[in-house]
Amino acid sequence: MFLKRIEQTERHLRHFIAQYFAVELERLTVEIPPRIEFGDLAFPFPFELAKTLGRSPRQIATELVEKIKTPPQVERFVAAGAGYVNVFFERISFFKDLYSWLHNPFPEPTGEKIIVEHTNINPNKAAHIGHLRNAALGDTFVRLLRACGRKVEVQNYIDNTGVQVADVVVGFRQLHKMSLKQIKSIGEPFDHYCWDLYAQVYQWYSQDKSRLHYRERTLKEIEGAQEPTSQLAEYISMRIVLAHLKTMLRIGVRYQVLPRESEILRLKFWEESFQQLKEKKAILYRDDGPQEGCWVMRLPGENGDSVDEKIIVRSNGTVTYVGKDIAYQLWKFGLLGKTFHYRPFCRYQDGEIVLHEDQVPDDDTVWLTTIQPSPYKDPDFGQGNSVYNVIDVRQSYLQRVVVEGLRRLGFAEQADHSVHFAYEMVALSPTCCSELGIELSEEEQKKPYVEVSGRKGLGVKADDLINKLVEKSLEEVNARQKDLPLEKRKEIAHQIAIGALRYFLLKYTRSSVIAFDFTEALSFEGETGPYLQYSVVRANNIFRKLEASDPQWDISVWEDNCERMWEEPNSIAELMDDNQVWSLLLQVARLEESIHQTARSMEISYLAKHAFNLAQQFNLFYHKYHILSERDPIKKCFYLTVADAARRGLFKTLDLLGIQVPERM
RNA sequence: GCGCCCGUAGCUCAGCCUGGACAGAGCAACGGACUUCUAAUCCGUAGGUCGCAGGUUCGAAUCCUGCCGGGCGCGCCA
Repeated sequence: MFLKRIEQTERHLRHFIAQYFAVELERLTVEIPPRIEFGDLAFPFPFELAKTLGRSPRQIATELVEKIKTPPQVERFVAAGAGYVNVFFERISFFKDLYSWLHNPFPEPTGEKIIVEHTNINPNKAAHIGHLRNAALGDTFVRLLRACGRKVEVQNYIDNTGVQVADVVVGFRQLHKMSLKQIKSIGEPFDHYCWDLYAQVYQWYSQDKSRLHYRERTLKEIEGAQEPTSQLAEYISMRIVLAHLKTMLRIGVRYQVLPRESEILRLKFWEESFQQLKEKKAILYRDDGPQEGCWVMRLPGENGDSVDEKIIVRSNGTVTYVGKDIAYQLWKFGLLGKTFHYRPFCRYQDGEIVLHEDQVPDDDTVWLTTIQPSPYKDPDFGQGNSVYNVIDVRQSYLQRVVVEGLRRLGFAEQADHSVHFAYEMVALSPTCCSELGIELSEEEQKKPYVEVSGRKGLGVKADDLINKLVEKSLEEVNARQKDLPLEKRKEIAHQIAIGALRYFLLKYTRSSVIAFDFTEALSFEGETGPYLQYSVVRANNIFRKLEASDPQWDISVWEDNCERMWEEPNSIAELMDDNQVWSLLLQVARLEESIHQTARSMEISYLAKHAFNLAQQFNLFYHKYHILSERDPIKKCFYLTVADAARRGLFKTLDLLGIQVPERM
């Protein structure tokens, strides 16, 4: 409703400019004036016209404002500043439209399928804060696309045959001398156990490089599906995958399908795409030179002149990671001519994850790729129209190679629809390192932050951070909500913890490195998730207490009054003149634009900022107007409706960010 | 060496894509507001050569060039 108004107004102005000044403008820049008194929209086009018309911007603006007719949605145009044309909307019809817009759900998903791949954690150790950022960004992006009416498929790629898994297998066998049976008896959290083990193995390798032959052999056995190594690797990796899914569910992140490296290998996806790459001459065989015996892809350098040669197949015949990624990307678009079979792996049930037993698969099922058909009908995963890969910015070069591969195969359209959703890493601040008891080398101490390293066991585990947050918020809840039963308080504490975490992970722009700091992540005041949640809780409290404060008033009385209010707009005309109320309503209305802008730019922080601004506006309103003690029924009804609009807008925004609203705070 | 990103208040960051009205938040500091729809809140004070230097423009934090400082990436590792 807001976007439509902007569009209508812009078209109206453009039309007039064309007729009156005889200048055709492609489109007009629209801005938000710095102060509410200046108007609701600002158009700076008179500055542009000044040169063509040879007159001052102010003159142009003044004359236009005098001559132009106001369309129904506009109350008035004014000439402002040094030459802006500003718009004041017709407030009452705006409010009414906004209010009914807020009651409509987002459109049902239709159209072409979008694939979003995120999380992609190596299944050999516990998830850390960097993985949380990936999942939170990916998941929020998915929610956003769905709100825009797009059909989305969420994939979480599992590299279960890589060296990282092999290393943990080596650890269990060579370091801990454990059998599969013994490993199975290890209690939870298993992924945390492997976190330490992985770091130990790495340490163990570095003490004696010859030990690396264990890795080589194990890796080959896993890739070749050789028992018993393969079985051991399968057990370890899938148990860790399940742990990851549990961790991610804690922050409200869900997946639909887990494509695995092992199936890509065994179903010979790479061989298929290798054929295609050779046929289309996308890759070249090197007869001599330093890359003798390799298949390489020639890539134009950034500026066209220098040429990169990326090795796709090594001289020993093995394929690189990028090669396999090209095959996987082809599959996502349905271009491979091959596909997986699937079986139900687990399902989301009552806020938990349970392994799939005999339930009938449904929307809550997470599917796993298999070689053989399962008793269940294969879902039609893949075949997307566009693909978003949520991967940190350090993989930009490799992502570029993958896309270039598609292009060389003649799939220009799909290459254009392959989007790298890049974001910066989460690193550890120096303070954080000392809090974790990590000793830094002299070189590291000089740096502004330290990179997380799974190999060194250097990092903050996702579960540990979540636990800390839950613990802290439970303390806060206990202090405020003594009368609630413990179960309820725990539920609220969990919601607050996740609200704090998700907002913390989403409020930074993608290009900003998060130097992780416990103090900041654990903060519940100021620009944080709990601040947003608290704003909605306050609004909800008004409605919860409505009846108690005045026996003459309850929800239905308000609703009746509300209908009458819309029928007699004059009754609230004066109240609508209040700029404080108006700017709150405008901010609510901007949600539509924020969603668009956020989806277009893939900049989730933009939506986070919107939510914060809205909450701030609401808190201002909350302090200024005491609704329940309001004696005038018209005013009371009006302010209730404003508060209702604000909480609905905020609720929608928080839902998109994956932040729940607790019952009490 | 080449490529990408960053440099804005004591700290953490928005704003830059799409140039425009006195450069904004949060935290920290200081002062104030709880018999009130819960103070996880609100109000106020203080704090800025927007890394530096040029250029383009009526107008530059924003666009262009150069420089300085920091990060990341460029493996027959994944």
